[in-house]
Amino acid sequence: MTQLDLEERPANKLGRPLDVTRDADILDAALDVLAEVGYEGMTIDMVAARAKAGKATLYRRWPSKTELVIDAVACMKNSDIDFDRLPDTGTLRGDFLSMMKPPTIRDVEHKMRVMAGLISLISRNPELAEAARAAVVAPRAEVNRRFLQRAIDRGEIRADIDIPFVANISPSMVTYRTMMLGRPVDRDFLVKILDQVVLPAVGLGPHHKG
Amino acid sequence: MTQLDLEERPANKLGRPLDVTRDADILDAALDVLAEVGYEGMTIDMVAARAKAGKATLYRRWPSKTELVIDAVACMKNSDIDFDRLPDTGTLRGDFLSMMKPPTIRDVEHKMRVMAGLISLISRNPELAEAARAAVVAPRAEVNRRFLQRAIDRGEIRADIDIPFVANISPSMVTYRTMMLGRPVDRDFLVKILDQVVLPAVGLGPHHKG
DNA sequence: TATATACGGTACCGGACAGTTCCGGAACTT
DNA sequence: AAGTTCCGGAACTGTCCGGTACCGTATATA
Repeated sequence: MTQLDLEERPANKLGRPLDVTRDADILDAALDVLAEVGYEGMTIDMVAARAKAGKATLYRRWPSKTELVIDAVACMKNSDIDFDRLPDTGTLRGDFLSMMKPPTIRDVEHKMRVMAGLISLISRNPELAEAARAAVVAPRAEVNRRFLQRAIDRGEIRADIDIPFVANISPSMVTYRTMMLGRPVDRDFLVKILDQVVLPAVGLGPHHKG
Repeated sequence: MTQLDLEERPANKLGRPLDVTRDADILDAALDVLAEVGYEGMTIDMVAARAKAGKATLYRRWPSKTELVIDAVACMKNSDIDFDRLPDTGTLRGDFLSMMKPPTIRDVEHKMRVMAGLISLISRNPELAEAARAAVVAPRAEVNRRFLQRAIDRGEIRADIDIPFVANISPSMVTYRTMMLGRPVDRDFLVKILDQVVLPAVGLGPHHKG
């Protein structure tokens, strides 16, 4: 049950056609509610009201609350990062720093809030867990992996670095700070992770900052 | 509403007294259910059934589901660590390794499962959030802080290390691996965090393993 | 115009569950 | 023995909410 299904819907000639523009409104409303009250606190009526839609309009598109949420989470995947045009500053530190602009940080914070609303489900609904991982976790780790691979290719760091492992350091600390400590993630914190944890882990001490 | 209240309860002379031994059974049952199905999935009937108790027995002790859960979470605080008898191996690495015995790892896994069942509430119920933090997060970070302070005192690592920051590295990565990636935490992973992340972050490279 | 389906909105249904009440029996005080 | 409060268990109540049905209206085809 993805957006593909909406396009695959047979174009019945008769009657008023589905207003495709409502889909995005509903999905956005679902994400908002999800971020505010979590999956269990979210009701279909809340989503419908926020999207100024009728419940029937929602159920005409998604068969259940769960499917709606899976779709909503999946659709926030590519809001921010363009993998084909990642900045290339020439140093690992510069690459990482380029991903710490305010809009990116805001995007991270929003996704973290949605994620917090889903966590209790993740261990109990594998399909939703996968959608959430693909949308929130995977893209950031993927960016980190590419930066690390480039650093290896140019000889900046050792080639035997465990890329997936190191790529998860920063997401781990950001997630923990947000969900467990309930403290905000600002640029200073991200830079601190970079300089005091990630770079030392790949053998670039404080003096290699370049 | 803590266990103190149970002791403070006026010892009415009349009638059958409260069977204090039921409290622990009920709290343990609550933690089990919490770890299995999460807060929203947990019902009072489940807890009562697991503890072989009647619902009335639960409501005679706690005024609501939320209070019961807060108490249950708070009561798992001191299950494992004795802060007055922390091992002292003489090296930072040895100290950390001493906390990676199988029983300790199992304790961590159990607490993580409970925590996962609570996460969606943490941003919405500050009292519960604090109980959860005090029971799950704080003890481990506190151990790490003491080990780091000792390492500073004996001159093993630099004195300007940000102890609270570094103490959160390992909890962060363990939490992330459990909740986001849904993968198990074994000793190898913990050692990897220690050798490839924490020790480099305090200036002890792979060759200082001692 | 006639037909068909979507729209926002509302009313309703049925199940799940927090919390209450009562039962017959047990444990304690006086 | 009488009175009181506990016990496990079960029945009950009130509410919430996912999901369905239907309304009058809007927008499409033929």
